[in-house]
Amino acid sequence: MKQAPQTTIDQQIATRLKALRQAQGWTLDDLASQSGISKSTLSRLEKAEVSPTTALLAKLCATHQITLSRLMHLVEATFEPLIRRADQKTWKDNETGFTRRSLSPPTSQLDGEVLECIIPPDTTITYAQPPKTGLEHHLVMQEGELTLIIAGAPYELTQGDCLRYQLTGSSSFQTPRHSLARYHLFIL
Amino acid sequence: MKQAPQTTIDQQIATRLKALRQAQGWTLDDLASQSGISKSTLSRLEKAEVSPTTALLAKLCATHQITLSRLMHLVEATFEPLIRRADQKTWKDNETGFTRRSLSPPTSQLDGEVLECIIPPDTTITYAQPPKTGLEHHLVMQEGELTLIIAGAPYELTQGDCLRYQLTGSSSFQTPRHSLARYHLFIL
DNA sequence: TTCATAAACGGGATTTATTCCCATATGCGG
DNA sequence: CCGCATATGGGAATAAATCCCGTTTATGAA
Repeated sequence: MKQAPQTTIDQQIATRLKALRQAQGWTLDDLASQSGISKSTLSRLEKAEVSPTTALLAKLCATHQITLSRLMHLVEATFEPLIRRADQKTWKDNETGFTRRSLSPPTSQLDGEVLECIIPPDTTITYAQPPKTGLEHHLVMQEGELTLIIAGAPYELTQGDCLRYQLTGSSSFQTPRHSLARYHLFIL
Repeated sequence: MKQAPQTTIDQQIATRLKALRQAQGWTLDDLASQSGISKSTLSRLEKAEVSPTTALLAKLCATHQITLSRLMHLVEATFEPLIRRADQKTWKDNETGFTRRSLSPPTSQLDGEVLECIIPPDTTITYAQPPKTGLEHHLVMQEGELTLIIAGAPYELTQGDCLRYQLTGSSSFQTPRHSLARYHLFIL
C-alpha cells in the first residue's frame, strides 16, 4: 500500500491504523463492534482529525493483536535509507551453496525489496510454491548463466538480460556445469 | 495498482476500465453522467458480470479519450517477459554523457521498472522536480562512486551499497573527478 | 424472415461504508 | 474549583457501489 509522506505523528498513526484495519478487510463498523470504539471516533482517528488517547489505542491494539509498543515501533520506524555493502545481511544454504544477500531489506514503509543471489555451478533449486502469490519479480543477470522455469516456460539468461514475471506457481532455477549465476532480484 | 492474474478477456477489460476510471478519480456516477451509460451497467462491467457491447465500449473510450484499439491493446498486451541485453533501449544525454538503459521497461501490467544508469566522472545532474512524486527508488551501486543529495541529505555511495528513498523533492547526482558511477535503479 | 431464448441495458431502490453534526464527558491549566 | 479545549459516542446525512426488475437488443435455429 503506497502512502504519501506524512508529517505529524498522528497522521502516521492514522495511516498505519487504517492499513491494519484494511489488511483484515474490516469496515469501520466491523472494527467498532469488535473494539468497542464508535465508528465515528475511528473515522476521525484514521483521518487524523483527533489525537487518540492511550486508552483508546490500547483497545485498538488489543483487537489487532499487537502490543502498543509494537504499534509505536511501526510508526516511528524510519527505515534506514542507506545500507552499506558490508552491512547487508547474507544467507547461505550450505547444502546447495546458494547465497542470498539482502540489498534492500523489507520495511513496513516500502513496497519493494532488492536481493542479490548467487547460485553455484551445476545446481538446481526448485520452489513448489511462491512465498506469496502474484508478487512481481524483475530479475537482472549480473554474471554467468541461468536457466529458469516459470509456470512451465523455460528461459535461458546470460549477463545483462532481464526477466520479469508474476510468480503464481512453481519456479525452478538451474545453473550449467561450467558457470555460476549471479543476479539481482527486485521483488514487489 | 496491483491486480491478481486474470483469466477471461472480460475480466481483463473490467479491471482496466476500473483503473481508467479511478485514475481520473471518477465515481461510477461521474462516469455515468459523462458517458451516458447507466452506473448499473458500469458497475456490472467493472465486475465482469456482463460482456460489454462494442457500442458501449466505444462510448466509454470516447469519454476516456482513448481509441478502442488502444484499449484493446492495453488489454491484450501481454508484456514481454524476457528482455535481452542487446534489446534494451538506451538513451544518452550527449551534453553530460549520462547513459540510461531500460532493463525492464514500464508496462501497463507491472508496477516496477528497472534502469541501469552510467554517469561519467566529474559530472553533476540535478532534477528540480521528480517526474511523479512519491515514487519509491532502490539504487544499487554497481561500480564507481556517487554522491547524491535527496531532500537535502547527502549520501556517498560506493560499489555494492544500496540506497532507498521516496522521491518527493529535488535530487542531485554527482560523480567525483576520478570515477564514474554505474548503478541499477528500481523504481515503483 | 420469424420466433425463441439469452444476454445487455437503464432506472431506481437497496445495501454498504464513511463522514458529519451535536451533545456529553474528560482531562488540563490557571 | 472553574473554564476551555479536546476526545468520544450516538445517530443522521452523505457517498458510493450493488442489486432488482422490466425493457430492449442481439443471436441462432427453424
